[in-house]
Amino acid sequence: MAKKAAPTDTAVSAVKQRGAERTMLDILTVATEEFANYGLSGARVDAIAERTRTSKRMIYYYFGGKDGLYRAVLEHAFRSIRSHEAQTGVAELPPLEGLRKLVEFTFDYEETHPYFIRLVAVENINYAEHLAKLPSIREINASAIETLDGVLQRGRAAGIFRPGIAAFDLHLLITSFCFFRISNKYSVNTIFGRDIAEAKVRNKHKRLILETVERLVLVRPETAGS
Amino acid sequence: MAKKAAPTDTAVSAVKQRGAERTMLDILTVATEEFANYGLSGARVDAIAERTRTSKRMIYYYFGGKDGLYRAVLEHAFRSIRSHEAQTGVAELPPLEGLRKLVEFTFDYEETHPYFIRLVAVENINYAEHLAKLPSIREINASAIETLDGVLQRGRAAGIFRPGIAAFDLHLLITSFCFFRISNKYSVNTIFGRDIAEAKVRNKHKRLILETVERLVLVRPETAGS
Amino acid sequence: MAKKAAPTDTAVSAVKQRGAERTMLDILTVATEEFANYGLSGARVDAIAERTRTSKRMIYYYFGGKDGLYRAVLEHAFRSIRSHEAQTGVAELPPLEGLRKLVEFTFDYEETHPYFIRLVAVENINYAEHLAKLPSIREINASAIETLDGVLQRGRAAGIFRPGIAAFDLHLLITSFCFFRISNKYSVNTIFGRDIAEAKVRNKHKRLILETVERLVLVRPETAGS
Amino acid sequence: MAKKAAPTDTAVSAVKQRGAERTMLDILTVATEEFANYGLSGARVDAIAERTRTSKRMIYYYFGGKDGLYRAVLEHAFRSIRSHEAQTGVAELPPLEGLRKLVEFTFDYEETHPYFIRLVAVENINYAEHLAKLPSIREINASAIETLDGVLQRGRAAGIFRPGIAAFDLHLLITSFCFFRISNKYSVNTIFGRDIAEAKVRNKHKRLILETVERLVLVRPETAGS
DNA sequence: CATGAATGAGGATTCATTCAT
DNA sequence: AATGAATGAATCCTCATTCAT
Repeated sequence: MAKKAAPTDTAVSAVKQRGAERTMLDILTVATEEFANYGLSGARVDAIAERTRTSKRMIYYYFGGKDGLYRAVLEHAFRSIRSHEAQTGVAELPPLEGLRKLVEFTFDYEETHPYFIRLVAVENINYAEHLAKLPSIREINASAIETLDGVLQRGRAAGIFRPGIAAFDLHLLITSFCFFRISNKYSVNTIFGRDIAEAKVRNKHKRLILETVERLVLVRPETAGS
Repeated sequence: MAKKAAPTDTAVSAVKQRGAERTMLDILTVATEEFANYGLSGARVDAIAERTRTSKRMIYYYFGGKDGLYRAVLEHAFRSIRSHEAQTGVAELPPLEGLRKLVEFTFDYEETHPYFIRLVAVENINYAEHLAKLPSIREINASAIETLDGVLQRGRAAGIFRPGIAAFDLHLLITSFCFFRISNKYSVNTIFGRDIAEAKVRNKHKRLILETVERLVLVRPETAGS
Repeated sequence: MAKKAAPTDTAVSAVKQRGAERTMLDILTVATEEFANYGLSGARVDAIAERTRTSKRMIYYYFGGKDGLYRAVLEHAFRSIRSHEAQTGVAELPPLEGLRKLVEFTFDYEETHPYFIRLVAVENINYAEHLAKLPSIREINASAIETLDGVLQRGRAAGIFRPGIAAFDLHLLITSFCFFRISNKYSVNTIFGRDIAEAKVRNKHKRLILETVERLVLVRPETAGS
Repeated sequence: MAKKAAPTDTAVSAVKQRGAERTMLDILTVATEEFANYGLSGARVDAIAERTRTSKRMIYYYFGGKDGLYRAVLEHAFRSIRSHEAQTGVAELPPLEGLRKLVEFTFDYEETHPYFIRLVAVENINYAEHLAKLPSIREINASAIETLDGVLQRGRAAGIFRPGIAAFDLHLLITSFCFFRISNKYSVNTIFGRDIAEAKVRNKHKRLILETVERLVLVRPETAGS
């Protein structure tokens, strides 16, 4: 019966699904901002709903509640950074260039995605309890260390990188500087009366982290320009 | 200290004042934990009051409200770190030793004062709005950069430190690593399936930041031991 | 059975109707449990729909809404008990045997149909407003009193039953004990620290209600065995 | 200090406490009606608050929430029936008079306290989960069986009551009839087209349960008048 | 006959704060 | 210096029901 209805049905449900996806993405986008701005406890479901083209009810329909929405936001954010990272083509570059590219990507991404920074900071205030409930989170992020590890191995094989520097630790060193510059810019600016956000300072800091990493990793740091 | 407070009334009020100070410190201690644990919006005035030996009303009596209490907590925390920092005697040490001492102090303090870390992270989620309302906050923290700057100047004068490295930027590099290790340990552990808190990892990271700084600052890094 | 339903359209609609009946019964079964478990206000349309092979929309399609479904459940339940009752063959038994059979049927039915008990309890919490809206409800239940009345009349005519005991009142006495044992077992067990549901207790209670009724109804109770 | 303030303080706090008690009792009274009328899930916190001289907030202040209030209502209701029961002076009466008194008390109490009946019915719909969380509930109700047991023992000792009838079972028989008449009056009236609530019916039923109990318990039922 | 998407209205609960003494 | 009682204003969440296809 109604065999010809099949294509129609599929088409229809595809449209609906697309509508649903649009709705979900809409909510997700707004929620990302709200959670980044106010934290988990500080964000207001009402406020999120108001800025959406749908109603508050839909948040519960699609995400089950405030926490569910927050987790979706987190997962989305991490998928996004790793996806961008994967597009840098680091694996195809010569070791030093690859390393520099990776540092620059990290620096630039954190600089241009303050929402991501704030979400991660917020999540750490929450002891990463919600990240821990995302089953796929480790898989999503595995590439970050793997990519850097690949670069380091190739550099060591080429005799230009020093041995004894683990990818994980170097990742931490790079990320901590790039992240902290943004995550703590308000307190740093206030406490020391500076302005980290200035373009001049930003460029200087980018050179600083590049130089720092090179001096740490290269066998002959003098040969490298920054 | 209220020694020899003459008339009874005064004595009484001195006693009262001492009681008041104790009460305030009691509240402050509890509040520090609560704000550090749950953030500004997540902390509950009721919860703070319950863990105190006095009543909720006293929080309003002494601190004017939740925000006032939060600011008192912040100020207290910053006074504390700078006070400890001043006791390291960095200024009296030879440049390299002083630099190493400073790095180690930062690393250790952040490691042993997670509440401080969390308060700063919380405050940055709040755009440091409350820090900005503490008139003395810049004065309190000025010594941090000054001390490091003194060390760097002496090192350069002695010809063992490279020129062109600003105290503020180096402070950022050092602090970012030490701070991030603690502030983001939950997300890092969860995402990468590691445990940053392990003693072995901690020691390795301490050596890493020391080596990183030396390689960046020293004219001849090879000569330095790590 | 729709054997040889001539044109395709009719056959199809027959099939559909059969599907419809199955769907309705499916919904009815699930709904009975939900209303019995949680009451009218406590039952959730979503929960019912989820446990069904169809969607929530069908509940509205077939039963008009939550209340309509609830009424259908009620009617179904009452039809069922009277239908079983009619199959006891009480009318064909000698008076005392018939009376005992009726008591035992009531005891056993309430024991084995806790859903029925709970539905009736739920409906009384609702002031039986929904039962009142079922036009056929009196007709469905008329047989209950009639059957007992027939037994009593025959017993009195035979000179073994005492006069002055109305069928309705005796029905109440029997039902109240059998019903209460089940309907109130949770509170009774909790309050007195007993367990009414135990097989031993159940048998004792069955003998108790039988003996109670005989002693009340029989001219010479001593002659009756229990 | 302020020793003379003591009486004042006490007086003041007594007034406050009295005010608090008044508030609590006010809430409790209104809540009893609402829960009895609509059940646990059907009752509305807003509706309760509106009928109170205080605000909804006070319900949470004193009872912690809807469930807490419901439990307080339950406990209050059971304390009340046992307290009334204890005042019947059954223990001082000759066995048969005591037994009759107990039956009459049960019949009358259930008749005049439909709220109690409905609360118990509601609680059984909830599987007595809330009663189970009242630590004192068994102690509160212990007297009910004890009193009846005392009467039965004295009657057997006097040779006028038959042996083999347990207090708990007889309690069940008595209570079930008295309770069911009220708890199920709506469904019974609707289904059979009667009116149980009529005074004439009520009196007849009171005589019925008295006669039933006497015929069950007495060695020589004929000697007893009803 | 069937269904995924959508929703307005309501419902329970929490919070920082103030009042009366 | 201290406090138990009280509260208005949010805030999160749920429910039965309908729409569009």
